[in-house]
Amino acid sequence: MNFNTEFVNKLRISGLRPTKQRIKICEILFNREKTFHFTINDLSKMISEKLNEKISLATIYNTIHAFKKKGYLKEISINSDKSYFDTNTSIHHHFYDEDTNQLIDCNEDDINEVKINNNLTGKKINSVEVLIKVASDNQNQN
Amino acid sequence: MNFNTEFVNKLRISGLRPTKQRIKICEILFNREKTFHFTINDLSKMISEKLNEKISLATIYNTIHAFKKKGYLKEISINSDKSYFDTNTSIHHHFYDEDTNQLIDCNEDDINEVKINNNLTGKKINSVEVLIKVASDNQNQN
DNA sequence: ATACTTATTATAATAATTCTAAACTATTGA
DNA sequence: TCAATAGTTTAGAATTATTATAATAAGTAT
Ligand SMILES: [Mn+2]
Ligand SMILES: [Mn+2]
Ligand SMILES: [Zn+2]
Ligand SMILES: [Zn+2]
Repeated sequence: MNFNTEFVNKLRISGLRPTKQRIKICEILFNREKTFHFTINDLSKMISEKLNEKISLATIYNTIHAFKKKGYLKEISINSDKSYFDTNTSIHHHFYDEDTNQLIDCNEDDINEVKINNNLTGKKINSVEVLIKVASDNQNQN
Repeated sequence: MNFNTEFVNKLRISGLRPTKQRIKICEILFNREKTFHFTINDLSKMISEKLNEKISLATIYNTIHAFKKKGYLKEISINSDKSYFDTNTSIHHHFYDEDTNQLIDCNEDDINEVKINNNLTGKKINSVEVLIKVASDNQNQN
């Protein structure tokens, strides 16, 4: 058998049925060395490039949200256009290049530890995320 | 005359024609003591409550984006659902209450200064924003 | 196998946002 | 003064992003 059994097992363990749609999406997202960022549209294109039979957009949304709920993906909101998803699920911060619309992980030591001195009472902190928006030096504010 | 002349002047100075739609939106957004956060939908509701004649949603978008471009508003992306706008245009960080979907400004001393040690070469930092997601203590992860 | 239950898919519907043609406003030059 | 014209703004129409739900498929029990 091929290495798909790995994904089949992971899906089963997570309580998700290992459908062919989900296995295909696993292969595209997780069968690689480095983590990466993508939009639903990016993923949709990757799927149609690598696959003859199509997966519906709604199924892609369903699958990505299921994976997010299980903790295999993080969602990152940068602007109102669309959501970015991240296969790096560790707590980390981001640079966002406003020229190229590229999202780039911060390294461990690119940024000081962010300390919250005073929290809202009765509330628990779920995440602390820093977003650094950058652009090329020549100013083009129109 | 009424205090509308203040907004008329500000609009003129900004190179924006003081239309009745824009003046109305100015009154709702800026004629108050404290800054606040709102969505386009929130604003749309406020307008239809306070006004007999309606302003088209597209015009609300146009106006808000024009004000943002002029620096009178900031846009904040929290989730993929919708954009939040902020009449507090200073650099500041946010708490986001995931139970109530409320966005709350951090105080000056709620959070340590965020220092960027290492930036992308050839790029200028436009903003550094921290988002702290909070929720009630009793865990309800479904 | 077959019936039954529950999860999943994907079409259809909705919500958020943007496009663009028509309406309006300001400027120019007789 | 007041067309003609150029530029701006509005808002209905179109598009894009996302979600709801009816149909389908997968798992479970008999
Ligand atoms: Mn925007
Ligand atoms: Mn979402
Ligand atoms: Zn990342
Ligand atoms: Zn704020």
